[in-house]
Amino acid sequence: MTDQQKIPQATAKRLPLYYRFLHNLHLQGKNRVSSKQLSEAIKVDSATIRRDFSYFGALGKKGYGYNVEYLLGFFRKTLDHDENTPVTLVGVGNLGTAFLNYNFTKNNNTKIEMAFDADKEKVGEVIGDIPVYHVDELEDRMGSISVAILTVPVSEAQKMTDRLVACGVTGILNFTPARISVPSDVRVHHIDLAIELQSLVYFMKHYPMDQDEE
Amino acid sequence: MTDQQKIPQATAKRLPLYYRFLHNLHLQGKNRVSSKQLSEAIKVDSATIRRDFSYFGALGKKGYGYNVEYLLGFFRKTLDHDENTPVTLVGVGNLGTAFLNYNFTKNNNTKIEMAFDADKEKVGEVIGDIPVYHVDELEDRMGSISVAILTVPVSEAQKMTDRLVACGVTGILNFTPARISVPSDVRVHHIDLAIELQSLVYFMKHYPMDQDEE
DNA sequence: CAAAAATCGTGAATTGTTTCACTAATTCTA
DNA sequence: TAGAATTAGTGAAACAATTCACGATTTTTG
Repeated sequence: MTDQQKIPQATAKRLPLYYRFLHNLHLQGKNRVSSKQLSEAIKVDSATIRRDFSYFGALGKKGYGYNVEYLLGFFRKTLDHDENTPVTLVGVGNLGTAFLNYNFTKNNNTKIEMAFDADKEKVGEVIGDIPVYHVDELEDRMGSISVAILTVPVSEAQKMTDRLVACGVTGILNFTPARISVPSDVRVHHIDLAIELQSLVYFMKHYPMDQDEE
Repeated sequence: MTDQQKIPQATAKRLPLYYRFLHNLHLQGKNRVSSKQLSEAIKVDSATIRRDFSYFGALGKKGYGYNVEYLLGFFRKTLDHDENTPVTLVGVGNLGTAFLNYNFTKNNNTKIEMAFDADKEKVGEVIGDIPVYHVDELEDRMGSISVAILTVPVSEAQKMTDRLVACGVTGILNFTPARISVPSDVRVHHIDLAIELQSLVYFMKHYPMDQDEE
């Protein structure tokens, strides 16, 4: 399942974006789109889009563009949008709650199945259809879920990570500022809100924009 | 203010990370650190760290490493950590609230000064020291704030963006899935939670890890 | 139906980033 | 204090991603 010929990582990161936009076009009843139109809508250079698509073969038609339905079907398979990947969420604070209320399943191939928190107040609640359990029950309830969203306080980050990994988790979306340590077969993506904000400010000051650069 | 000689963007994105880690070391009373130690802690190759630092000149000492206090002071200046950049937040849902509760000012050079929401229930509240105003007052209250965090529903994203830009905002941290349109001098950083999750899942399936790759 | 316009796919050039591998300097050890 | 160990800084190589620019093909227009 390690993929046909490896797609560049930069391309892989854009695939969900393409998928979502194509999905919207499809809902609007559009059945044709060009790399130029896509480019304007999602702000990615049109040559980059054509290059990205070309890794999967010749999906378009010269002089015409791409057929929305065909492309969408293609991506649905490529992104495994038929099966839903179950996800767990640990830490039902504001950020965690935001995730629970976000309707992921719709138009997504992931579904948050359950959430955990240490606060007795929150245990037993159902937020956006998702039950909140006490964190003590983690090991009993995780089953074979392999993806976790980590939205706990930074002081708990490494501890919870270790427990998740022990439960068989191999992918973690880490929203804590901690740079957590994991075995080499576990993938961690960091999203650090404070750093994103600082980074934006730094770029504004030092890289003033004047074209449509990213 | 356009910066001495431009630092690579990849480097610039790591600067806040370096800063935070150095800050922690300093609090712990450490006064010396090597690129190897930094590397292990923040999971960035040590050669990359040395290269990053070298853009700012020779900050370390061979056979010794870097002096924490000196380096920290240097970054404080480089990252303008003395002045606080004022920020506004629009959309006080769960995600917005998470930001308001996040103590940004501490150890950061940004401060959320005010928040706006359309919901009368929320107006008048003070969350984490930050007052919430009605979105109708946006134009009156923004003053000279040039950075905004956008955490509104996707349907409001472009509308609010236009209003923010009209108020003089030139940097937006966009958490909505909308790819908003802005004049070419406005910088937008997108953080799309659904896409981050999908992307993680895609990478897990197609790029199984076995070294300490990113 | 012929000419003009649109648009993909891609080789090659360009640009950006990371990593290797070594030198030179300093610190540490006994 | 001599030799071993450490470690920054960096030229060059390797790798990754983007963008240019053009041929080939199809669609559109008059």
